[in-house]
Amino acid sequence: MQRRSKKGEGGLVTLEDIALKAGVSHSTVSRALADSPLVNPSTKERIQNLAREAGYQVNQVARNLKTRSTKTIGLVVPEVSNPFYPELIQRVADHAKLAGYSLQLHLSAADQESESDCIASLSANRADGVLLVTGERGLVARSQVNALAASGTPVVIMGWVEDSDHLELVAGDDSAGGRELAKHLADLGHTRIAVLGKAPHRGAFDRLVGFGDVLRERGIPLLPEMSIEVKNEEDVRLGVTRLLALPDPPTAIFAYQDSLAAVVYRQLEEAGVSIPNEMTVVGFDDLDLATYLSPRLTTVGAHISPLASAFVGLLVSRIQGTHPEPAPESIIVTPKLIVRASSAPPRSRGVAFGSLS
Amino acid sequence: MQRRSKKGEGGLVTLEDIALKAGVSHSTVSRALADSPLVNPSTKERIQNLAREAGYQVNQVARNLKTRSTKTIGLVVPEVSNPFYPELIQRVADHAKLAGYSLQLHLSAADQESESDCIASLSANRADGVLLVTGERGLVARSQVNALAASGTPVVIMGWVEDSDHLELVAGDDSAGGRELAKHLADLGHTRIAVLGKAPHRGAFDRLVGFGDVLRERGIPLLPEMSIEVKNEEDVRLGVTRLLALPDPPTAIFAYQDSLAAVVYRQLEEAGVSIPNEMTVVGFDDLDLATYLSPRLTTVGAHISPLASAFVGLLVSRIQGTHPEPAPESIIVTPKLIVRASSAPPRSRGVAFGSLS
DNA sequence: ATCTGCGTTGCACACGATTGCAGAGATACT
DNA sequence: AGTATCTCTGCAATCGTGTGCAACGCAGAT
Repeated sequence: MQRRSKKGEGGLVTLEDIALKAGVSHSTVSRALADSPLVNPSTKERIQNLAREAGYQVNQVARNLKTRSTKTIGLVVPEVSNPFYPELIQRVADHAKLAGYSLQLHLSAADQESESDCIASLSANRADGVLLVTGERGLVARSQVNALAASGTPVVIMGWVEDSDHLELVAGDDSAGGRELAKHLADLGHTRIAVLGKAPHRGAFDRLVGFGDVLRERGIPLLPEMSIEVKNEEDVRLGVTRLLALPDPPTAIFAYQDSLAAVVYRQLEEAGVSIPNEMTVVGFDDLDLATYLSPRLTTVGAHISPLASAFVGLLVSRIQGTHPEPAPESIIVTPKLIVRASSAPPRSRGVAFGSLS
Repeated sequence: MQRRSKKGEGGLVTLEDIALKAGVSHSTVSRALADSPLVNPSTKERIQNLAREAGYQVNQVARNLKTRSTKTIGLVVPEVSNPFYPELIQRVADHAKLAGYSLQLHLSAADQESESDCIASLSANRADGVLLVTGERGLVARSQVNALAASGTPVVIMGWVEDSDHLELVAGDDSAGGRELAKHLADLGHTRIAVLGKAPHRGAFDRLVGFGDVLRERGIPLLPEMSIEVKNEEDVRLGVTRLLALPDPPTAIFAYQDSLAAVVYRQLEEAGVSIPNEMTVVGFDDLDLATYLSPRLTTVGAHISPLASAFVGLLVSRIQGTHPEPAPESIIVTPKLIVRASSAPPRSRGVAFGSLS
């Protein structure tokens, strides 16, 4: 059993191994496994059988070197603790697989250098293309992205960027989403509305702009003491407490992200304020999380699947595209308002309707 | 500017390109960039500078082929919609990076073939090792795993498997976790306890065994009508409704997973049953989700970071290990009980304490 | 002046797959 | 029988790096 001893040698089976067994050259084996019409049908089948029973697995590393393509796309994501990203990863993975590409995931985390590191690694590994989702600070590694694109590897960005010139971009229309929410709250009759979120970077800025525009149109003020900027959960705690302590507290809170709304929920509950009877809360993103919360969260968001589809689709078209430098394309997806159970008309001040005081 | 024109050719900069600029052979460039003591310090520096300003990025594909190692480990995970997995991915990525490995993520999803496909792909890409997290059906692609391990690629499994023989394994002690929860509920005074979960595959089986053992010790019955098997969210809805409709309804519900507990919460809320006053709910896993729920969920779980550390550590030691076939090692982590706000003593039946009826 | 040794560099092969090109048979046609 | 054509197979180069081995120049020792 010489074959046995060869197998145990540690290295995996190569074309040459099968060629020896079949008594042909490795070229013929290569062609046979590629189902080339150049090889005799009978020998082709014989070789394919031999390969199967020898457990042959093509060495992608060697193939990639020769073909100068890895059929791999890199996906750079800031983190995965915000449930938006896992949902996105799932969808991107599905669409990529469908297009014949496999995924190389990198987490750019919080630290500054990391985003550049991810791109460097993907460049070194010769990914055919790169999908980059920006975090709260926008596109940190802009120069690396430009360098990568200049060397012929397409890059598509998702999320907020400071300046979208010369970039392929997929993003939600944050401003329109903000407008939808403001309309909803105004229609319900709210006039004292608070906003709460991380520093106005990222889409958060546009969300607030759209939100504020509608309020202004309707003559509803957005008071400074009703605008809370937070950095972490503790800040949310303090902010909500401060809002409730105001002489004229708000009747509705708009949290820039669903995940922040969840923290607001917790804090309101501890303070004994019921949602939506005593306080309306709305979020932004429409994560799965929004339906786990009780009451289920009214929010605004785009379906992730079409977003991911556009994301991958744009990249793949750039990878396969023959045109060397097409005009950069931007795809803007308009999110939809999803009314659930966390929003209701404000309680009339000083008068208690309903059975509970 | 001949260099410019070369750069624009599409292909990236190679060792040979820099060799030409420096007037040396590619071997010398290779050694210089590897900081080998074999090259003259002055030329070494000159070459390094040239490489930097030319934007040289080593071609990992070629290097991998030559060195027969990719410094890459594959991570196979069933899905990412259950928040347990993203948390795990994050930690595994961190630990892998620390050990000098980059990650190749594959989602084995629900379908049967996929787990095998993932392994095949990782094998083809010559990952140095594979981490596989099992789903609800345990280790589906056992034969492929064995084949991969036999060919010299270490594989470490995490999660429940039907038969752990000959496998490197990292798992939580589900049975111990179940015991902890049962003790907690018994200590609180509960005697009518329901259990709810997916079909008793996976660790769920062991969780229930440990849970049941303690109940038996304490003389608490586990009635058939109190045992709900669910497949999806709709089943949870029906199950909870059925429990509440019993002539003698339970005072506590044990959901096998935190994510199921979240659905139970929703259903109880809709039925107007308050937690924990009228019903105690406990989960299993200790996800971040558990603290988002209101009231915050009492559960049991292991910290994911040490789990991930053991996972990666075991694999890396196997990759670097010289010993060809060491005895398979199993690492079992004991989870801890985390008491939060969803568990309380049962209300005395028929008598209303407190201010609310 | 020759030898030994050290420091430095280049030659050439290997990794495993793909593929253009040439050549060997077999067949058909004149 | 000779030639053209077609089918099939092997040779060899190539992708970009890493590295053993030989060779080179130069210094010091004999």
